[in-house]
Amino acid sequence: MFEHLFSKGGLSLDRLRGFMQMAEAGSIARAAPGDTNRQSQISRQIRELEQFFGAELTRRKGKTLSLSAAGERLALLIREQLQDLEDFRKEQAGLPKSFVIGAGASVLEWLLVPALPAISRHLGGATLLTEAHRSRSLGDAVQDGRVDLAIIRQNAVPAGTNTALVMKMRFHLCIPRTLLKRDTTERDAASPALWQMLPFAAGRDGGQTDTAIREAMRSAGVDFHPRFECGSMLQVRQLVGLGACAGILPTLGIRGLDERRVLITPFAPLRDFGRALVLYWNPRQMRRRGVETADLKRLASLIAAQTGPTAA
Amino acid sequence: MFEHLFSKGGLSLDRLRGFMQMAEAGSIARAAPGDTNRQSQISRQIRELEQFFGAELTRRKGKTLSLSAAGERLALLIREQLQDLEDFRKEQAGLPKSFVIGAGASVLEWLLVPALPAISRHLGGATLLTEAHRSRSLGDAVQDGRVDLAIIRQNAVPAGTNTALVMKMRFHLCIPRTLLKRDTTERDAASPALWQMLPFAAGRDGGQTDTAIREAMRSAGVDFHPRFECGSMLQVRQLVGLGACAGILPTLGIRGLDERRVLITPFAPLRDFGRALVLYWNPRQMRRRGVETADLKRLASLIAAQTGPTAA
DNA sequence: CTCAAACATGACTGTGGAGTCAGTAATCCT
DNA sequence: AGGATTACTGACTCCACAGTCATGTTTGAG
Repeated sequence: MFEHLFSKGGLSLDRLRGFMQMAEAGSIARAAPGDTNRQSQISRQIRELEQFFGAELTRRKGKTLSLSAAGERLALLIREQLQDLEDFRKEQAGLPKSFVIGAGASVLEWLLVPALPAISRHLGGATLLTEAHRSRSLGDAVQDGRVDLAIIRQNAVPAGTNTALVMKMRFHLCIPRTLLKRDTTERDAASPALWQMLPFAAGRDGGQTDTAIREAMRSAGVDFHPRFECGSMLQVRQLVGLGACAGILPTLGIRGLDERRVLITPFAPLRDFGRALVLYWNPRQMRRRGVETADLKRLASLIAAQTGPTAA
Repeated sequence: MFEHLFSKGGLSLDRLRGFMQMAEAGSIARAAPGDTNRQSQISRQIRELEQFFGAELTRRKGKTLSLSAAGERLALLIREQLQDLEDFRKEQAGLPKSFVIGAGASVLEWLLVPALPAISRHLGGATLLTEAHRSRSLGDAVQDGRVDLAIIRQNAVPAGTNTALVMKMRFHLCIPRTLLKRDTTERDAASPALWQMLPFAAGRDGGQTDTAIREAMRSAGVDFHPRFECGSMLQVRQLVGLGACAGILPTLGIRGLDERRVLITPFAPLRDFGRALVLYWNPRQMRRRGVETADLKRLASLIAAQTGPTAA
């Protein structure tokens, strides 16, 4: 059995790994930045694999390589196989498995990080690696197993059974009271005219949330020029907390803000933008790695539960 | 990622294969009969893997080796991985996948072989390898993926969703009319006293069916001494067909017998021994190899359908 | 057109590990 | 006790392949 895999040379774990690294990095150069030796080696390993299988695994697409359909399948396969071997190794060495958990930057910091200890406990003391990604690429990463779990907007993943609701998110207008007249009410704060006058902090990451906020402001008739344009919502939250400016924050981001010092009201223009965050996973992957669907459902509610007690 | 698998030596496809071969053969010597070089090599490869993983994969059990729990898991893993690589290779080479189909010797010849062309067509032109096994070991072989599909007595496999009924089997007493008086009726033929007088052919394989027949004869008060003791039911069937002697044949075995020349009646003592044959598969394995449950259900009815037209 | 980036290729070296052989140790059978 | 079977070990040889370096080819950007 399997004589054909061994009768002729050209197949080896090293080569498979080389190909996988290229597949994940998207190009040879990015698979081994700054190491031209390794690059030339990977180039050769890919060629040897292609000879072995008698099939094109890559295609030149412009200056870099891209994977053929067969290449995609093989890369997926290799990742699974190495993953399984690594899990076996860790188990035998008495080490915990490790899982890669991804989320957007702010969800990562506000929701995921506080929940990490509980998650690890729930996964049998697993080692956890966090990764910040955009929703789109996060979905892909879960699809092909580069990321094990993701907390992601529900509408960014295909509908299916491999998700579990974590929480619903809405957006809130947060204005430090020092920026307002003494007796401003919530009703007053809902006025675009007021918003026009206030110094704002906003994100500058070009993400879907950021874009939506700017769009909402424009459609509310506000010529929106934030005083601070921050790389992440975390910094926005910080500036609001300092009383330096107003900001639009998601539900997660308002925890820990002192309601006596900051006026917090629902941000009407984005009322319908409020979205569900779900835990998203790859069913094949999870089954292979010994995590049941029930575990994941429980994990989701466990993460949701973490939103309560933990300080921001 | 996966640095630990490559940073230290000791892991290679060759070694994994060596270990797997030993695992499947049950001992090093049987993994490479007559090739002491290969034997010594496998012995070393196993040791190197054990060093790599820092764990016992085997235990000496008497004169031979047996697998530890970890070893069992690893062997399973390796088989899956090599299988996947082999499937990928074949796909790329434009070759059909190959499936291993097992059954008892007589089921194999009478039911499976005639159905092979249809099975292959239904599996997308797959190459098929047949293997004759005892029920017990057949179940194990399916469990750990050495055999892809099996046709096997229902009561020999754990109840579950991974089976599909093929047919019910009963036993028939078959007596060439040349051995009977002119006007013998079916009722007459049901008499143990008659059986005692007839020359019989029976199996000698010690299988469950063979044993049951002999037991049934004894409990019917017949001192059963078959004139011919054959290695397989196929030979029994042949002798009956020649008119040389009587025999007890399963439903499958009476096809093609000429009712004008052979008296065929249900064999009463084994009325309750009649058993269902099911198609049995390993769900993980089939899913991985791209065969859906629905395909398998259809395959089962397709095999059942084959019992009709084909000549024995 | 030039330059740099990304990949490919040819020509080497060194080494890990497959392959071979001979001998030893443990266990079973009779 | 003696022989047969099975596994382990040491001491090699030889080669495939990882690793290195220099150079060639294609492609996109300025």
